[in-house]
Amino acid sequence: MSKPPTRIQQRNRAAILSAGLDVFSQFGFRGATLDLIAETAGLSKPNLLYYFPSKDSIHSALLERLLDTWLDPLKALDGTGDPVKEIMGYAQRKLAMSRDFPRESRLWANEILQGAPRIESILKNDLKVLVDEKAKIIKTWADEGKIADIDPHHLIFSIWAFTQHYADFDVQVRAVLGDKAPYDGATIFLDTLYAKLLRP
Amino acid sequence: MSKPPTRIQQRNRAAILSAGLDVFSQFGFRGATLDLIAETAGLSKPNLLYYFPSKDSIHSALLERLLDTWLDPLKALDGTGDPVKEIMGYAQRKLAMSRDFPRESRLWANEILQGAPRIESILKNDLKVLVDEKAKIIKTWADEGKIADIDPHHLIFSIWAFTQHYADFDVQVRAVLGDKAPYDGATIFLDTLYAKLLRP
DNA sequence: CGTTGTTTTGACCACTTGGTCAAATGCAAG
DNA sequence: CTTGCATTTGACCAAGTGGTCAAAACAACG
Repeated sequence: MSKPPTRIQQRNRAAILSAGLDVFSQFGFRGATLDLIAETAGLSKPNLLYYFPSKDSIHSALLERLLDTWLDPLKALDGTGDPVKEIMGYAQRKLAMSRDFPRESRLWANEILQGAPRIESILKNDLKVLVDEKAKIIKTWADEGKIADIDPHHLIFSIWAFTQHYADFDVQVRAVLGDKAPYDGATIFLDTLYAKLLRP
Repeated sequence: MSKPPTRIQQRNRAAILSAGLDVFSQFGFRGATLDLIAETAGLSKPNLLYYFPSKDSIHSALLERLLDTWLDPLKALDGTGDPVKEIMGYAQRKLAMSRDFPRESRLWANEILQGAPRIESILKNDLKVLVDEKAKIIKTWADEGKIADIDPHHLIFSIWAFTQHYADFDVQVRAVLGDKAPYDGATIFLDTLYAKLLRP
């Protein structure tokens, strides 16, 4: 039986994961260093390694924790609900996630950009199965004439692409927009875009 | 007067830039190593440093070369042309660039993801000016009722996001699609998406 | 207080990293 | 062939890297 974590353990583990998220999401796995993570977490390097046995283990812990959060919005897409409402709801939920969890979005982006060596199997299994399942639902809606006749996979890609863009390319978006806040305009645009696209 | 480059110089410089593109686009600046670039280019490390004085200089050369290529499609958007045709043409050109130059797209993505420390000024000047200029054209078209009334900046973001997604998230796209080729479906989808969006 | 387990650290290690340099090699023109 | 320049390389270096370890500091509890 493993003992319950002490308050110190909880605090330090959380600090390390948050620091790891900062660093990995900015520099990718290879560009991240334990020294930088330790410094960001406010710990010495050996102390950090007291809580996580290796660089990999921090990264894995982050990816694992991310996975549920990341696939949840799509899982919630309900085949028995109103088609347009369901898809628009999904898109808006994803946009909200970019706004509220930009570091997580960038962690994911870095992983994929670098060829996803650590999550390839998850992509080809869990993710593919989930997407195929939801794509099937969307296809049914299209066949029944409840939404426009569009390719469900590319519809999902377009939602991912547009929503994650605001987190992953944050610097660029803000450089172009200047002072204007990105997410208000993005929300409205997203609504218009998919309302028009989905109308049969 | 600097002498013209010999054939060997041309060949080796090109090999280094191509190798650098491979490595930087996959691992980002910090994750890339001179050893790996040298090996990819088929040169020894000191030999590589004979042609480029530092890691930074390779990276800079790549970014500089990329910039023109990258902004060209948007520059070509013509205010005197047919609004829908111009915008759809731009989107299709960008998609083609993702297909034909995925490494360049990922180099850019990595740079932005990592906070764009090396091109911040370019984003805030060249890019912003160019985007603002084209956004103004699009706004005029919208005001004249030639296209739907949408936010031009977010329209441009959506084009960037969707088209670059296929290069930057290539692994994920292929994992989900399985055997199916991404770009055929993407082209059709892109067409439908913006045809519907732009219709006033 | 002392004892016991947890947490923290300084010193250290082997390996990698960006980069240097003098010497060796290749090669073209006289 | 030889002179002179372009090219290539092996050996090397200081700094940074992921990771170890024994000992010290701390905390909890009787």
